[in-house]
Amino acid sequence: MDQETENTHKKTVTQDEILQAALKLFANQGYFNTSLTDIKDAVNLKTTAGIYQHFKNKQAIAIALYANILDSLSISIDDIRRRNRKASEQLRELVDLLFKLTEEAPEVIQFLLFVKLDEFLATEKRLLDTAPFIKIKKIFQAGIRDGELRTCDPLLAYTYFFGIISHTLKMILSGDLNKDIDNYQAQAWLAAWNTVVKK
Amino acid sequence: MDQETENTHKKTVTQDEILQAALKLFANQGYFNTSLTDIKDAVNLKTTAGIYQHFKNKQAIAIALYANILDSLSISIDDIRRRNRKASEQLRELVDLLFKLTEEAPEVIQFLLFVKLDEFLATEKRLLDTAPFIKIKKIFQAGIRDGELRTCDPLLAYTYFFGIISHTLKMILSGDLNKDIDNYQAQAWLAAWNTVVKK
DNA sequence: GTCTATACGCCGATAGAC
DNA sequence: GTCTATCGGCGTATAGAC
Repeated sequence: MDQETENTHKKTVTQDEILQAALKLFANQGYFNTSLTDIKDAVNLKTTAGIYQHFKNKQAIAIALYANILDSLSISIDDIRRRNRKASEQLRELVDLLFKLTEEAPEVIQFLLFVKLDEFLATEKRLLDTAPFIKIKKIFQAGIRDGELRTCDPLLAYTYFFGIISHTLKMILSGDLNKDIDNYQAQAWLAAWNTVVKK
Repeated sequence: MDQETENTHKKTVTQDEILQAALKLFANQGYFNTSLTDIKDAVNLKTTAGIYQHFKNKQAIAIALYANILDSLSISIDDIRRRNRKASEQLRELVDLLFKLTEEAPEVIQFLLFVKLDEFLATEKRLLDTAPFIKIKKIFQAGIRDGELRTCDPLLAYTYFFGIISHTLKMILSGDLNKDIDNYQAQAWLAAWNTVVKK
């Protein structure tokens, strides 16, 4: 407690602090409503100049954020696929993960699923072409191949399943659904699963 | 053909021309990526000053656009509810309408469902509290009351049903789904309907 | 109703001292 | 690595002539 007088100043602003602050701001207000001044304030810098020590410009912050979230999600999905064989189990755990993130790190879900990334990350891949989503599509492919899921276009299975899940998450994040989150999770899983399961 | 030399100039720019041009631009590039200069170019004005004849500022354009689209949708839904009794028929026609709009006026669907309106229309109501969506919720309420739909929270029925429909539309608009649109419609309807129907 | 001209603010970004 | 200072530019918006 002596090496750092517990006051308002930071010795050093780290790259990660900037990313975390930017994530919150981008998720809550949008990229274009967030100025570097906002970010600078959030990390207790006096001017925006310090940000440029870590990122070459504003867009680079968003790109790094996007990459980090995708990486982390990709790793989680690898883990899920390693621990589970059946599509039902893998999808179940994926839904668990997404609901857990919605509760514990809503900004991550907001940024990843509901912010219009293409409006400021024109160069980046579309979500469906990123590593984690390619892996998710593979879950559906394998489930259909193995006869666990209905025989249909895997992309349609993905569309229906995640239509329900992501719309539910969106309604939760917006506050439109606000009574019993755990119950929403169980029901949404069931509804989503029923759209793809082979009966 | 003499009263108007068919050239590049307009005698007068109408309010509706501005709205149509703005809709396209907002839907395709986003509100913040669209400057009044872009809009002015799209309607063949020399400067942005002319726009202020019709709208007090940029936000007012978006507000008018939003109101127009909601009005038009609300009227269509009234019509659907008048012509059909059963929830299945009403929802079916609503899905027809949304897919038709996606084909014929993709910018309308893009703007209404997929643009993050709250980022620049902070003052406006949330989508679910607008007239057309209140009416849509009523369809679900009535369907449950009449025993046509599963007994459950009407808002959840809405969430699942429109999760599937809107995600399908989003995948179509993004080009991720691009093979057989009519087939997507039939299948999406079925999948969505099955999430809410009483079996 | 459309134009010229212009004001003004905000924001992203950089140079250079400490 | 953080600061002061500052720049250029773009975008919104207005005043006023035609």
